[in-house]
Amino acid sequence: MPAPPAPGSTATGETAVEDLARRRAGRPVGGVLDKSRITRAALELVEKKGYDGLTMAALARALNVAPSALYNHVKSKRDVLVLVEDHLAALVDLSAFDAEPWEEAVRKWAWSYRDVFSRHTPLIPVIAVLPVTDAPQTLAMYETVSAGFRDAGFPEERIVSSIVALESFIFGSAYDVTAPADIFDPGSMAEATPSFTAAVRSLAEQGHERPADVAFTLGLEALITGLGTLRNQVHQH
Amino acid sequence: MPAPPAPGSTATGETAVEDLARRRAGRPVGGVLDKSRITRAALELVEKKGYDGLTMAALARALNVAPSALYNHVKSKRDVLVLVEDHLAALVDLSAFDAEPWEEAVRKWAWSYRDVFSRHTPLIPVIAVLPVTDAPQTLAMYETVSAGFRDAGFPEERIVSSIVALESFIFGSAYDVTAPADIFDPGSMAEATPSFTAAVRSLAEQGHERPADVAFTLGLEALITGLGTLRNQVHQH
DNA sequence: ACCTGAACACCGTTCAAGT
DNA sequence: ACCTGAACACCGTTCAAGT
Repeated sequence: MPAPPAPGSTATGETAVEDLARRRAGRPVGGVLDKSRITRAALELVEKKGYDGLTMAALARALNVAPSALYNHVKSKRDVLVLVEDHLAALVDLSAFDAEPWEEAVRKWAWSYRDVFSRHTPLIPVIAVLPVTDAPQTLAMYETVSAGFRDAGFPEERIVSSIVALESFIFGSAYDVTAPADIFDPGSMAEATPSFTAAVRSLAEQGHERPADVAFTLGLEALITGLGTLRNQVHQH
Repeated sequence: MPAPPAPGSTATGETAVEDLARRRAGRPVGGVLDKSRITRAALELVEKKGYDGLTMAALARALNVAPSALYNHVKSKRDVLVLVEDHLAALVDLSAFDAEPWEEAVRKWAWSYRDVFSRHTPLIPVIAVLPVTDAPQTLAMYETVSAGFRDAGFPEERIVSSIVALESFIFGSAYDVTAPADIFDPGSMAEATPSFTAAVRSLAEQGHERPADVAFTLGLEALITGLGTLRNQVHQH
């Protein structure tokens, strides 16, 4: 184990990020920035300050570089968001796909996927239209999930559409997790909306700690049951 | 019918919006701005220039006022988005809820809802967490849909969760409509992702004109069937 | 009450100059 | 190749002054 560097040292790449000394223009020897360091700093910034705090200026500051330096490694802020998204995709739990039945594997995948992105909803508009080529970990997730569907007896031509349907539900549900508790309070309009008001009251009386989880369970189980009927209708082996 | 005003006239409220003459500071007699005019101008701007073109400055320009004048009627840009959202909610097709069976009513509502907001995806993060009190037309939609679920025999305490589940799927699917056609092209990673690549090819070979519609049909029918089983399991009369 | 005009505190991005 | 520093063309929002 090497001795800790003296304060203000610039000798090692590891300490470059924390180095507070001003750097002159020109290419530094250590390699100050790369995509991995940008991703980690962006993620830390988001955890500390939220997505409003993720600005190119703040990101550069966290990495101790000028904002313009970032553009040697990403071509836009959207690229930074893609890096973060792909990092998060690797956190989604796929373990059940080679250990448990299809229903349970989809269930665990879907809950994990929703939970991860419910803390990162500003990424959803990005993921939803992101070509998989730009996100290798996300693509790796699709490979595992596709193989699980194929092995469960899904007809090949329905696999992508089934995954997309589940994913659409997951993205929408991730937003729902972040909704305020009183989102459905009809307020002064209660008398004008008797059916809705009664339904909202009736749900509230159930006293569920997390109403978003009730809706997610309802929809997810319906999708698992409904999509499950596609299995082995054409494809047999 | 009054004679048309002379060019540059500021005599009537009707011509105030189009009036290109400079207005001095102070309160104008006609009432230049209100929420309805702001909503209409915002919607026109979005249709012409997209959501990138919807800035407070551009909106003010379209209404021939200074940007700061808008803040006498809305307290933030988000308020403008809420006005637009609530206007669009009134366009969602609810007609089948008092004319057709529950399944068909939900089907028409869901397709219409998805179609409207697929052209306005930047509103989805706003709607998804928007208290219904702030959006009367959106609340009116929930009232009609809730009544439809109640009349179809849904247990009262499951109505809101069922609607939320459907809505989550609809929001996610609205994004999917806007995805690029080659979103799932694995590119140079094709060999590393054989199951996914085969599934993508197999879907492509089907030659569907709109793949997003295939996924939407699959998920929606699964949800309608699955949620439909909740009917008359508890509630009887 | 509700407008104008000026100002504020930011944004993301570009680019010449430097090593 | 990859950094700095300055500049650009915007943002949303606030507020004093005006009628």
